[in-house]
Amino acid sequence: MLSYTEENYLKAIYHLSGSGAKAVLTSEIAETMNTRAASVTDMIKKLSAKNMISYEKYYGVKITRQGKAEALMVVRKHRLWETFLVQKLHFSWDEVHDVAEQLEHIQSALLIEKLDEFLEFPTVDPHGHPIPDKTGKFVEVRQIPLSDCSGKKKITIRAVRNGSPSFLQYLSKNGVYIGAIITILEKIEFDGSLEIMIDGKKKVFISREASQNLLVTE
Amino acid sequence: MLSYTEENYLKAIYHLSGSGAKAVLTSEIAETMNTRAASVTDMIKKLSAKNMISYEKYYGVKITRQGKAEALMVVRKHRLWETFLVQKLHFSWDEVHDVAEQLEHIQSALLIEKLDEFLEFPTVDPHGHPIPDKTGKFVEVRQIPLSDCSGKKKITIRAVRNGSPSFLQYLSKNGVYIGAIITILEKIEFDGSLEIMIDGKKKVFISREASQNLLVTE
DNA sequence: ATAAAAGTTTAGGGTTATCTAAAAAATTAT
DNA sequence: ATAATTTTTTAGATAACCCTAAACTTTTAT
Ligand SMILES: [Mn+2]
Ligand SMILES: [Mn+2]
Ligand SMILES: [Mn+2]
Ligand SMILES: [Mn+2]
Repeated sequence: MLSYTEENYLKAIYHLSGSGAKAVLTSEIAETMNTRAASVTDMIKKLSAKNMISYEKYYGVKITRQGKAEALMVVRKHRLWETFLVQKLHFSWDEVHDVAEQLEHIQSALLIEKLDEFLEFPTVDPHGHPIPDKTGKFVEVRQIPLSDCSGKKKITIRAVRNGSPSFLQYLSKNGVYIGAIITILEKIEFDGSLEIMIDGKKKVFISREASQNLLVTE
Repeated sequence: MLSYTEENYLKAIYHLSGSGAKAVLTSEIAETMNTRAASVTDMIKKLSAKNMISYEKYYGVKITRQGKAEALMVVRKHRLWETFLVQKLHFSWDEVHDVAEQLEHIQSALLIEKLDEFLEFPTVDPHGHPIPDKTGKFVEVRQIPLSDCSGKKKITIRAVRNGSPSFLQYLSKNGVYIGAIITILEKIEFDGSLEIMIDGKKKVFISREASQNLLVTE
């Protein structure tokens, strides 16, 4: 069984590796975990001893099949709890992350299955991120940044890339939400900002940065 | 702020002291916390330094006003979570304790207030124990063990004293639940067991041990 | 190709929470 | 009242996690 801290490291490695695809460097882990490289090296050895990652000195780590499965369960719990907080307790989407960081470590298989059922088996969390099922599978929809779109097609907002509270609040304030259907009215050459129409009734301006952090499907 | 472990010790001291009334001995704490006396002494010093308890060497500890307030918040969280697990996730009352032991340490004032609201401000948990409100107050109903009752009066089951899963399962199996209205049909002289009528329609035998662990109002 | 810079690991500590064994104090028994 | 017993505290270790500083390896620049 993994400790609270081991779970956090493993989840970070999973995300940094792009769902397990590529190797991750010590410095990248230190950066996201807000710790020193020396601490990361210590933890890498522990996770390696538990076969959660494979480690080659000076060349970073790769997550193992087993490690990926464990990481996916932490991600599942995080996203189910975020969904609970928003849908049942009426948190706003910018308030849930820190609480979910704690709740994701509660150890009880029964709890998470019952929570999943209570929420009626949601497939995405409040930020549009997929929720792995109990076997670790989730639907992958090909999403592109809004900044890569053009033309007058209907576009659906699917997820945020950066989930910082300030970005989420900015989106709420401008009426942008997961599931909204928009069209691009104009792309400003000068700064890359977009004028968009939301649900056919609300015109707003979205900065380039914002459009790069919104994932959509056309 | 208190650590996870400090919260557990403080809650144990609160319960052992009879809600803060009497002093608690090192050995009692060691017993309930499943640790050694030496570890308790260490923790006592920490909690004392944080003004949660007052400590006189060799004479045990007393919980302070501040310590009682902190302990009450942990108790509040524990009982709200147990209520959530039973009422919303359909756990049975014998399954909730260990999960609530973890959930009670989640740090988020917003979470607990929203949870309280979601549950519509319950006053007792699934075991009949009172839930302190956000200021730490709770209703104290004078309850007596069923074993102290006699006669044909209507008696209401209010709480369990011992919340062990096996006892709770025994009660469920025999149709005994919090809120049930019973009458004593017969008290067996020989072993102190009781024959009771539940809700005017079900006759069951309850051992002396069980009757001592059921708290009721007449 | 060599030197400088950047990144990683090792060495040596600090903190929290736990333990065992020994010392000290309080309680109980004679 | 003294001795035996029990309880509590202190002393000294260990494990998990994190740190700084120094050593080592890899990468980049000249
Ligand atoms: Mn999150
Ligand atoms: Mn999320
Ligand atoms: Mn409980
Ligand atoms: Mn309870």
